[in-house]
Amino acid sequence: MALRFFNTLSRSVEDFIPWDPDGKTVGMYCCGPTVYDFGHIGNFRTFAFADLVRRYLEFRGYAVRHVMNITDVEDKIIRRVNERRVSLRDYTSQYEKAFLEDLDSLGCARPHDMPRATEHIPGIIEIISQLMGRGLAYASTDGSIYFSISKYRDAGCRYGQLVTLDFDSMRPGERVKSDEYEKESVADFALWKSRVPEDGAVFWPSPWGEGRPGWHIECSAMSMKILGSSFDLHLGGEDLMFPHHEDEIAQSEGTGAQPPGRRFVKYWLHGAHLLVEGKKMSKSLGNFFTLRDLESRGYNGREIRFVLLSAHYRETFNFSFDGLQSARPALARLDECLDKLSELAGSVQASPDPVLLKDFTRALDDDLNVAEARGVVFSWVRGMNQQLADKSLKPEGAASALAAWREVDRVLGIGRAGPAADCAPVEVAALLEERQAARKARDFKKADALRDAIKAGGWVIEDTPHGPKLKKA
RNA sequence: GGCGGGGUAGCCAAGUGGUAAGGCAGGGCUCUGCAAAAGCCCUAUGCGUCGGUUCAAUUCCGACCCUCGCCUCCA
Repeated sequence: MALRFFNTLSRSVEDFIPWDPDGKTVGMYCCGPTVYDFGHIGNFRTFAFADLVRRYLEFRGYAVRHVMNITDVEDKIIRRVNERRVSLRDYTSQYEKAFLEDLDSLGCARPHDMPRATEHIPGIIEIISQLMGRGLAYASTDGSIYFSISKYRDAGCRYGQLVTLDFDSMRPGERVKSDEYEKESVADFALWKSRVPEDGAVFWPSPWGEGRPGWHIECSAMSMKILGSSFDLHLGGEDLMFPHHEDEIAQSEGTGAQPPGRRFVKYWLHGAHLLVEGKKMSKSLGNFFTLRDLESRGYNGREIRFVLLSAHYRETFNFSFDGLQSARPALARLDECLDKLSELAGSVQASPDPVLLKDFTRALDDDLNVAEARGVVFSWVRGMNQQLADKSLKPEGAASALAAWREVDRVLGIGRAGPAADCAPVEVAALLEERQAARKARDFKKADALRDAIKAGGWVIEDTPHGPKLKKA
């Protein structure tokens, strides 16, 4: 079966066939963070989703170029820079750094390119010039440049590829910003915003005067610069479908840079939002969490990743503390099984068990059904445990299972990162030996007291047929 | 008002025109000096409500209820 993705352009699941004639290389762009603050758990659902797409494509043998932009100039950033009287770069770099740490903590592979908007101003200006040259953009009286949707449509292009739009029935309402009053039509959007006093030191020269880029243009400039004018995959949160991605298409295809018969992007994938305890995350509801908030509550990145990858990406996912709690025992069960398999396999090598890989691939080929894939993994764990329990598994079988697991975990990234469990300190190990001696002497009172002492020190004794093991409590 | 998702066990979440994956929680058991840990087993006659189509619907159709989101800040 072929790999299939739901493409927002067609609103249907399609076979994935990259542009590359050899079908090997894939260009993938995901809208990244605006670094005005720490990323929240909803942002990271999208980035974990992008990470899953990238890893799965690699698992399927594609050479992926994964690009994620860093938006480091934008209204909120400018406001805060001026409030705090720091430079733009000083302000954004701290959150950019935090973002990268958070990605690492979640076990997300770093994108191959993470371009910053402020470092692509020339490319942005170039695109705007092209659009001006083709008559698709116009200057307003204050020097801002807008994209004209009506001109774009007059040129035979389609605006409204990702969403069904009916401008007449839309409610422009309160959200129209004051700096967009100069537009010819409400649907038009800013490519270049002319400098205003509130911008402080944040502005760049351009053929149309000093100013800064509009919201959408950076993604067009950076994606086309790195991946070419036409590439395979573009990802983002569902809220970006309109207007952000729609405008990105208009700008990018408006340049006419794409080869004949090719669109700007072949497959658009959108990740659904998450709710927290059934509600939209908001500061006023007190259910707004950054990754760091959760970590300070004692949950680790691995557990959070596990939770973020528990539902299909196109379904709204209800993030709850109940769910987060359940990650730890579930992962412990997985670790336990893998430890036992490792122990049995010893140094034996074997080729990966094809059954696990086949079931796993079938699940993810189907528009990344990660919930199904996890079901496959845990069913496999049960099967392995049964064979371990009735001693029917041979070292070769264990080695084969582990080899398959390693393949699977290249995609899921939920396996324990470090080697086996932490090593207990010598004092604790000494107490354990003492306890063993007491047990041998059938002095159970002393043995139990030692067990309690060890437990107080943060370690749990697990008596097995091969002797006691120490685990961190 | 327009558009689009959802409603599956205590919680989270897959899935299917032929009778419900998986995880957590809960119960039982095995192991054990006793425990713990671990493992195994069990746990929805039911998939929002009401109609319809069908030999058969949770799955298709219609209506309704509830809920979430988008409609130019938003992952």
